[in-house]
Amino acid sequence: MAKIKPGKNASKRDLITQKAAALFKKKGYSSTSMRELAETVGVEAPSLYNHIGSKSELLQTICFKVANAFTGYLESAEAANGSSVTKLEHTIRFHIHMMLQNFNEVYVANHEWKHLKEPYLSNFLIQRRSYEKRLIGLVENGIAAKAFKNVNPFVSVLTILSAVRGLEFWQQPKKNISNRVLEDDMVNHLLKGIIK
Amino acid sequence: MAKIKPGKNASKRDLITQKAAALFKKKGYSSTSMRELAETVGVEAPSLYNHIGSKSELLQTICFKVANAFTGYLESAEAANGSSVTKLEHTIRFHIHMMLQNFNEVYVANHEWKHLKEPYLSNFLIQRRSYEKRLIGLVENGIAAKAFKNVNPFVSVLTILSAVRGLEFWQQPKKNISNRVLEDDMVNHLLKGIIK
DNA sequence: TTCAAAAACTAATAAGTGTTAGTTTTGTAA
DNA sequence: TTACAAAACTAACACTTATTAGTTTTTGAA
Repeated sequence: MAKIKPGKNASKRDLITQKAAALFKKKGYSSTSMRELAETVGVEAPSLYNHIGSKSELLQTICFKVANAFTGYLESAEAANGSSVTKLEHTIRFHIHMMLQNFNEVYVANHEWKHLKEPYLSNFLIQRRSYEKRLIGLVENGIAAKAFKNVNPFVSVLTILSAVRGLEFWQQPKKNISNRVLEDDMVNHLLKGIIK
Repeated sequence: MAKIKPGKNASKRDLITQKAAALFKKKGYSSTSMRELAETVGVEAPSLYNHIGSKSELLQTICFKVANAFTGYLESAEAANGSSVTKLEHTIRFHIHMMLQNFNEVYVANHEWKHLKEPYLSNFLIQRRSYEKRLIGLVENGIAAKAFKNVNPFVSVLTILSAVRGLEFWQQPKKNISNRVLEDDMVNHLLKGIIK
């Protein structure tokens, strides 16, 4: 039987990926060396290759884990009952939760995707574009149902996604404002901008 | 007399800085090599050093040019006459203009500042923090004057700055929506979220 | 205790990095 | 045309990079 490995029961590969996300966020993908990553894992650099395929594979794993999480949630939200307003609000809240709970991974997916190699780079961008289009569709539905103002759906989605993404500036000082207040204030600010 | 140098009358140093901004944006600071930069300038790598001091000096120039532009505008906006609402709106519009007109530089300042060396890194962060605080002060004034809702000023400023920053996702496809519509829609969306 | 597989190690490689030294070419004022 | 400075060039250095090869250690079931 396997002993208690790293931390809990996560595989060493998962541990390496997690440490990589933290380093990629802190220093950027290109400025993070495998030797440095190995050191935080507590091992020599070549030993990493007993568990992973390559440095760029680590980036792929991180980016697509995040992308799939968002895509998966949106699919379930679309299929659920409820108004466009509700669906949009839930999706915004999901974005905020992801930012707060998977900070490193989401940050890396947002900032370091450009270092993905083909065909992963193209796939990632296609998936992201498709996600944005479906979100725009949600806003268009809300406008058609006269729940939203007659705004430009593209601009609205851009504004919302960007504002939520900005939570990355947040976590660093850990201000004395609760996540709950933060989330509600932000959802309010963003929805008030488009709801009739 | 000097012949017609690069493009207009810009110094070669400025040309190099401009090309560097484009490359830093496209590939990231660390992944951009001096040989690559030299090639886009049309010269061998060591020749660059007749005009610049170092690679990191290029990043410093770009980042502080942007930071100083924002700081300078905010100072003049604070000194001007007008309500907090007007000042905030003008500042948002200035951000949008900067994004649309100095795309590469602003992008680099937003994304690659972490590769600045000390003491420039600290100075940059201090300057940015100070900027945010003054913007928060603007919102607090608006709340005190009962022009704004009783929102959390920190969250509001974060939301606004992030939303405007998101314009970086915009320019790439050059959608068939005019900059004017974009600007007005975004200003509207953001101000409606906090104005009483 | 035995033994095989997993995973660590050391050593090395080929490629790429920013930058300097030293030299040649270019441009322009006298 | 001469002469000097600006700016280009080639060659090279000292370092770092991700990764592979080959070997030794560790692990855990039999």
